[in-house]
Amino acid sequence: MANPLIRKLEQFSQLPVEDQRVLEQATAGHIRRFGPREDLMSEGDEPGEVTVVLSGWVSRYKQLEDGRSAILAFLLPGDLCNPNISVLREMDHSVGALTLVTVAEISQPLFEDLMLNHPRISQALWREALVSAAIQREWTISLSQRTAYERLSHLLCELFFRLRAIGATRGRSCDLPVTQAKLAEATGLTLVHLNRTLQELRAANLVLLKSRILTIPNLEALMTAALFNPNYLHLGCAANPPDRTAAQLRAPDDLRVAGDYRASSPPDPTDL
Amino acid sequence: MANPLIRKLEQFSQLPVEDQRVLEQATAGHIRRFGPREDLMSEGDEPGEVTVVLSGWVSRYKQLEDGRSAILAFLLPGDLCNPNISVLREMDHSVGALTLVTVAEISQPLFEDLMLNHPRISQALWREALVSAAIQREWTISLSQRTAYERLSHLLCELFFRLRAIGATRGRSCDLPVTQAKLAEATGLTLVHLNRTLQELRAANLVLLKSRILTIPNLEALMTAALFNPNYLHLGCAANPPDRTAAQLRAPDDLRVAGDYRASSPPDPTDL
DNA sequence: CGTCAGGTTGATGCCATTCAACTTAGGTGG
DNA sequence: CCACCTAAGTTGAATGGCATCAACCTGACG
Repeated sequence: MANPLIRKLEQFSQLPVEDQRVLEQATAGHIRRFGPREDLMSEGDEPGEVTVVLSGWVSRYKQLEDGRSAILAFLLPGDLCNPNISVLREMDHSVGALTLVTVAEISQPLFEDLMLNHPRISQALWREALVSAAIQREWTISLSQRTAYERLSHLLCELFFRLRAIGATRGRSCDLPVTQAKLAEATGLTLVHLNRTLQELRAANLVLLKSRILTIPNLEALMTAALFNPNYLHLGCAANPPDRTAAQLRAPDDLRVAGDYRASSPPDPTDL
Repeated sequence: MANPLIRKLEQFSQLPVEDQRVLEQATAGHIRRFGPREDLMSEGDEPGEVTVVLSGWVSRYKQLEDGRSAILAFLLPGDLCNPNISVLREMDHSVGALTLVTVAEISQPLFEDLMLNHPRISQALWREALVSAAIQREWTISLSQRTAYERLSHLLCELFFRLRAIGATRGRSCDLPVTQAKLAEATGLTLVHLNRTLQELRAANLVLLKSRILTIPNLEALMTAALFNPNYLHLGCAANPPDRTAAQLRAPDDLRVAGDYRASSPPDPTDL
């Protein structure tokens, strides 16, 4: 399997082989693992290595002084936990593992070298940062304007699109290795209300979610329910070329967005 | 008055004179003005110049297909509307003037030159982007966890801190040239409820807001009410050195954060 | 003096919270 | 193999924060 960071940074445009090599090397050094509730870093931490998720799910979260807390983002393989953190004095939020997680740590000097001497990488890192910001804005508008029903639909759409872009979906299904409690923290709902909302989505036949597997029978319908417009993810039309070859079973990602021409086949969480 | 962009980028660390000169030049070229409800750019626009706010207030906002819309950020003098937009294919949100606004437009090639050949500027732009992202995260947590009362308090705290960092406060007062409707859009409340919440804040003597002038009699009290922790703004201890000399009337900014030793003097929106 | 944007107030209803209990599934040890 | 335990998920009933709808007030301005 391709290096998740390279795959991610190449989502928009291919990198020179030389740059790929450099990235490969940069992420080969310090590999670390974390268990489900472990923190990768905490609010107040001073700048250290730049951390890249290689496998597993990670959450960006923040706690208020009185104990309330919220998940601010889900980080998937290829995502950076703290890009360019060294230009700030300290972390203003925390990052925690949701599942078993593998990360690569890139030392500060090495990362600076990437930024200064590899313009294509630097550009790709900027793009990555801008897309993260766009996602954060979309969460803001979700919390501000969308109802619980729309909000949950929207989150599931987003995750499905992002997972598909990194080749982590199987047909209309994907892993969703988080509890309802975490989804509640991310959507700003209480656990109880999230559960009820999820059941509404099930009743409307928009999602199937069981034993950590999410299936979306009709993506277009879910997108409509969520008022989901994938533009903000800036996936580009060349999304995910690297493993296209190994995925001939699947329809081209771009086409599958629009049509549910496979709707006649039953939900098959196990295909591929 | 110093160039707002330079002042902004120097918030954390001074720039070499050479870099200052380059920035001065970059922002001297295309100056444009916009009236209150005009859009500086719209969702779907293709990458163009990078726009820097020189004076006035600007909002980042986004609309859903059915008409609902939300303000995602307030942009103040020195802020960039679309940093590095060229690495994306199109704008995923809109930017509109809230007041009379002056901006400088930096052409794409020029901006790329800044990024590639002026590492200190590039670094400062990264910092600016990371702080913007941090602000967006804080809005997310506000919408997700804070009550209307806390949320409005928090927004006012943030704006006051940011305005003070660019030398746009007068004692305990600052301009707040936006309608309650805009504050409602930014906090995710209805206009009616925002109005009531504002009156609660007035009743608690935490804010005075009249004819577009905001006065915060006791900043610490407001911060407590908002659960406001300014860390996420990454202002640094050297915040705002440029115009310190011209502002001897005012107490040093850093000190004024903590104490309200001037509490005995009446609110004076007109001092300085 | 009419008009209009911005601000204020009251009455009513609903979406989401809160509290509390119950179920289910997986794991562990006797 | 059952007893027990815990995390995760589900359900019911009551409460409340905020939205909604609808007036009304105020000051600026031509």
